[in-house]
Amino acid sequence: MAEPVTIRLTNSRTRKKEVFEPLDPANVRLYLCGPTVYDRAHLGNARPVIVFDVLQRLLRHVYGENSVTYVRNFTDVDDKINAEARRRREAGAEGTLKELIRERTAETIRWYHDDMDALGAARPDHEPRATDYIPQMQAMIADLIGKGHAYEAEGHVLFDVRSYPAYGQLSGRSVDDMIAGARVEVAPFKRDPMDFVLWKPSSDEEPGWDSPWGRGRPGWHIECSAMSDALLMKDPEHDKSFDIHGGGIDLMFPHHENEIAQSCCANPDGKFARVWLHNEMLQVEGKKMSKSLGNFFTVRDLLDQGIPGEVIRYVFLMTHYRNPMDWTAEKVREAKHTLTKWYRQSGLSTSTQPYQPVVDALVDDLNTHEALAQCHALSNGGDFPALRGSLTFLGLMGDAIPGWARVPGFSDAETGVVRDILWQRSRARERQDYATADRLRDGLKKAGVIVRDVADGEPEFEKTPEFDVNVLDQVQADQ
RNA sequence: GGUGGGUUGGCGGAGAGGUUACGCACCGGAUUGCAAAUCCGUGAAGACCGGUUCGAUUCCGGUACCCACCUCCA
Repeated sequence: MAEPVTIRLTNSRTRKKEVFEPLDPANVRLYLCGPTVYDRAHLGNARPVIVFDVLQRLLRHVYGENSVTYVRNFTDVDDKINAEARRRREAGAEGTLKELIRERTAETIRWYHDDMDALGAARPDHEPRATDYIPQMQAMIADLIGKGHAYEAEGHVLFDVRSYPAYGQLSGRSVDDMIAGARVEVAPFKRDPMDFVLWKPSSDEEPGWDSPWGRGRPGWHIECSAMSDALLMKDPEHDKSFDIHGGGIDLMFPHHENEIAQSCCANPDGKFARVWLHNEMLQVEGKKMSKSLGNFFTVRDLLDQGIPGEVIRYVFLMTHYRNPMDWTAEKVREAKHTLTKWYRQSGLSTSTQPYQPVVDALVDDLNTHEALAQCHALSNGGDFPALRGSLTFLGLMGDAIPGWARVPGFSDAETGVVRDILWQRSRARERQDYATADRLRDGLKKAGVIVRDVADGEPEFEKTPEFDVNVLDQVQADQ
């Protein structure tokens, strides 16, 4: 039996780094709040996905491949989705609002999968959709009403925050402080300004389900309580608790606070999530990413610009998840440079065994930066099998070196032109006509082709982002 | 107003109360007809003010500045 590994995680609930002890080492259970599916995932959405992907890889490494249950939901009923569908209908899209919603959510889920796959994030074990768990949500709401934690008012069902004394504990706020600082208008039917919606009425054209409180739809928070209950807390032995719940730190309040209130009131004997993991936010060139600043972009935008998913992932891993992360062009350049080097070195091995210090780094509150530093050490030390195994472990490498790092992306015709120019250059060098040789080399450089002479054999060459086939043709024509 | 995070060398970014982080860039050298790549090496830090200590960038307190959240938000 191997030495038991001690994983430490910073638990937002206690604000301390704690030794992680699973409720059941044979089934470690994770829940990550997933996306509301109304549009492409922006770059910030990728952060918790990558953090949890690293976490689940680590847990599977420590507890066994099949000893982890990872759940990440899709929120497919939400006012933003309705608004997006209305916008499309007004723009001339065919179909009813409900049809447009169904199309949009299905399309967005496909995009989300494509984009997160590209970042090397493994699919969770379960990806429940909110609309598949309406009966469970209704049952939980009815239960909360029955226990005196929720009340009905004007077609809505509201959670009564005053009925749950621990409300605000996760985010370190008191109900009174929050009311004092509140800036929003409060619906008149709320008993307390902080009470939040569990169920709300739907118009005829909006998605809605029949319920004891009239036709309506769930509030945002109840889905996570209902789905984590259904998928992670079936086992009565473990007192209605599971191991780790996570998301962006902006979800801590109100979303996670409300989930705790709902779940702990519905299951007073359980602890709901024992460990809460929150990632800090993303910035772009030192500023918040926002549409108004013009620095807003999606994962797909970056992939379309030719930034490989592995490079994006590497940039995320450079920063510890609990620190604000700055996305910069400089980091992209550095990540690409480093990964290209590592991939070339890794090609010499097929190992899948990670270097123990890399594992040790992750064990300490997912210190991904330290893990990368250890990879640098392997690279510099020439331990390529351990490097390859570690890159695989970190999700930076699959079965093969990514195409972008391996093969220059030239078409056959372009390759022919480059080879022709290189042949002319080598002829010039043979006759010691270095002026011509240098002119050809500079011409290739100007066209965006980097040439590397090798000790024996054909020179290697690769494309840069500045590649211009017209300039290349000109260089050839000038001969 | 409330809550949380940050501030380290040119840039990015860690750990550790006393010993080189690391990467990128730069500089010097080797190698190369040139270029690229590679290798060797040097230098450079800890926002500010106090406190604890033999000794703090690392612990404690305060100040300043930046960011986020408190309203849908990863």
